[in-house]
Amino acid sequence: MKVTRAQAEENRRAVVEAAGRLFREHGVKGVGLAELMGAAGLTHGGFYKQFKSKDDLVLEACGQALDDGVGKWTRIVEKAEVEHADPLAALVRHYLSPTHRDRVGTGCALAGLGPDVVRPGEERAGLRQRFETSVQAYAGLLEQAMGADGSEDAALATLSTMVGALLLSRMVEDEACSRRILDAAGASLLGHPATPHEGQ
Amino acid sequence: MKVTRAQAEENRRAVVEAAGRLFREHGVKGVGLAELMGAAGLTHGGFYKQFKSKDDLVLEACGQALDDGVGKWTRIVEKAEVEHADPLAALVRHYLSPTHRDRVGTGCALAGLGPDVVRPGEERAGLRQRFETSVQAYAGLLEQAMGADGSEDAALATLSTMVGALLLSRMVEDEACSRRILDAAGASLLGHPATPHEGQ
DNA sequence: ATTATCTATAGATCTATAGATAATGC
DNA sequence: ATTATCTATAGATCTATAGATAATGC
Repeated sequence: MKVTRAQAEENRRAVVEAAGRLFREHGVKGVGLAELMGAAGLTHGGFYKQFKSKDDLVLEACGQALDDGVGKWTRIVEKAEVEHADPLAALVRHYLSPTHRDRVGTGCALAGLGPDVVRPGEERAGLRQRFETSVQAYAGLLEQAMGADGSEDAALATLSTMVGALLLSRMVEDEACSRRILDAAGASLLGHPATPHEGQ
Repeated sequence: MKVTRAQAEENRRAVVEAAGRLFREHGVKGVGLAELMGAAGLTHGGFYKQFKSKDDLVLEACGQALDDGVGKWTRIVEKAEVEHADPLAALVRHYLSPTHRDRVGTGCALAGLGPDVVRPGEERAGLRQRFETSVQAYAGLLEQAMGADGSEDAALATLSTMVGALLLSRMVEDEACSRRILDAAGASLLGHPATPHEGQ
């Protein structure tokens, strides 16, 4: 029943990844350890060889999901800069797309995990600090993407609009209404192009 | 052990109110029926005389909390109009205040319940429809508050910024950072006054 | 007589632990 | 010999139901 050390590491990684996805989809309290381990192809008994507690896994899964998001944004900005396209527009169009809205499990961790995981009053050691670091990283990338128009405050306001629009678009029943929220937020951030692209 | 019909109605109301508060504070899965009934001064056994299921109570508590929020906004706009003040500024200052940020239990239901309660894929009958109605009510009030500058799209974008900023401000550890998010969003919505008030 | 609420409990589920097992890695 | 994973289970908790009780409302 033992497995090579490399395989054990890969198993652990798979659990963290499954947790990041399932926690976003069903909420932390909405997934049990057995389902979590099962999603990584294991049984629940091995859990505590890898993690101190469920909360420990929550912290790790959030960290990974947040880093993935910042990494994605970094690549989008870099690609736009190389192509002499507008990086802000690239970020906003990606973030406010119906695809991103529908893929909660792999989508933005600020929207998909933040509200569920850092509740005022309930202290999960280090979590709020972890989110703060990533909020600043996201805002930093936005500021960079804004170029000459950028400032930390403008970036924080833009990030707020993006996160809020994504969450609201997920709350409503009607697809047209949902789309309208995404488009309205996008238009307000980019000047007005609901169309393909354009320089800033 | 029976109680007057008026008292029974009041008890039911108290349960819905406690649910609205506790669900926002700890998440729907974070509160059990016993705790819920206890917060209304009852024992858990009586629950199913009043509600079909926990999900039934979730729907009712969300509806009540959403209506409370729309009611609050309505009063704020009316008061500002009577006083010839800027209603948009009044809404934004109330919503993006540290007080509102800290009072999750009685604060905006879009931010406090939405992300937890309407998860894509998980269908709780009628809930998403209920949120959609309230999103439109909130946006309608914003549009009205914007006066000549108003449009449905502008209102939806503004609502996105407000909800996103509130949620982000609750995610970070540092008070100064949290305050900065609220202020940056407020400034971007109101022109620039981080100071007392001013016409639009 | 009706019924809102109470106590008690069934049945499911969840986190965490214990001990067995078998393949790795020294 | 070590250890990653497995099966099994303890103990807590949660939703929902059953039956008793006592005050209301006809």
